[in-house]
Amino acid sequence: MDQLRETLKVHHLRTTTCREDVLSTFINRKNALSHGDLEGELGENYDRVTIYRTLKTFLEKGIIHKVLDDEGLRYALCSHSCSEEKHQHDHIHFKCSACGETNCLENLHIPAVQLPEGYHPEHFNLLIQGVCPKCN
Amino acid sequence: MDQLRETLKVHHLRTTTCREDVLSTFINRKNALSHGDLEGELGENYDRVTIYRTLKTFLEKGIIHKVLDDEGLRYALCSHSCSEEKHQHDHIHFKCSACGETNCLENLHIPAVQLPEGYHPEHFNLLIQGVCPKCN
DNA sequence: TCGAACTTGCAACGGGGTTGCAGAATATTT
DNA sequence: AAATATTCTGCAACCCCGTTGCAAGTTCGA
Repeated sequence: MDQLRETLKVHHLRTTTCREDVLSTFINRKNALSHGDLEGELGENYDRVTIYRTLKTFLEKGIIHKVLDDEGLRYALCSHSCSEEKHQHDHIHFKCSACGETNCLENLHIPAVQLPEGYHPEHFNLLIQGVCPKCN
Repeated sequence: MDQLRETLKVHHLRTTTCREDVLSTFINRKNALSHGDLEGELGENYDRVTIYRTLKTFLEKGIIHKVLDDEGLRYALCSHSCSEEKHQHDHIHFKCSACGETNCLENLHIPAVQLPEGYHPEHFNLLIQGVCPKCN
């Protein structure tokens, strides 16, 4: 409760009920969420546009990060504190083809890759699709 | 010219000018293309819907594969012959933040990852974003 | 408690992608 | 070469995603 406000404060955001609710949904659900997921959960309380704007703000401030997907964008909490200046993510995302959930495997780092001469990598995004332990 | 028809035939597709044009655009442009790219190139000749359907058909038949991106789906040619039954891709995709082009690095394989107990991986998708040799 | 700054809801819009259907083109059979 | 079955295309319509402008409401610091 207070922790939500604290998180928002750290990132220089005003505390509003929408932001608190979106943030707590991410914390409770644990997996990566799409705008649609949030609208399903909170849509009766807030306008779609407000949810879009909340996601955009959280992204910019480093509270959440994008998760690539073959059927639409999702978002997940940044575990280590990212900031407005710098997002740092090198963990793997796993999407289950059975239950459809996408999760961050925080402990698994993306292996280093030796790129050819001239390539200057900045961000890495590895999505593995398959069956997760729950659906096994 | 004849090669286009041949490719379509191999995949049990009728030869139509739209399919020939889309296929030859992929071959000429070399990089990953979005529907919008194709519409820009061929939009005066064909309806948007036809281009969508062509992409979908090519996907199903194993002529092209999806390329994930943080700002929308793209497609690229399958180099090794994929089929309706099986798509097999383990190469890396590189997106240049300067010119915006996304390319397949066919020679670079995605390194193996040791997943925790219970995970059964099926497909891998690694996108690296940064600056490409051309924009260096 | 007041005002400046920020946030929200509403309306509207553009783009992405899909579906149904009728007409056109392709392949096949004779 | 013509007829037929099959497939493909264009059009219209539709829904979902995401954004923008603006007026009204809320937050927070002085």
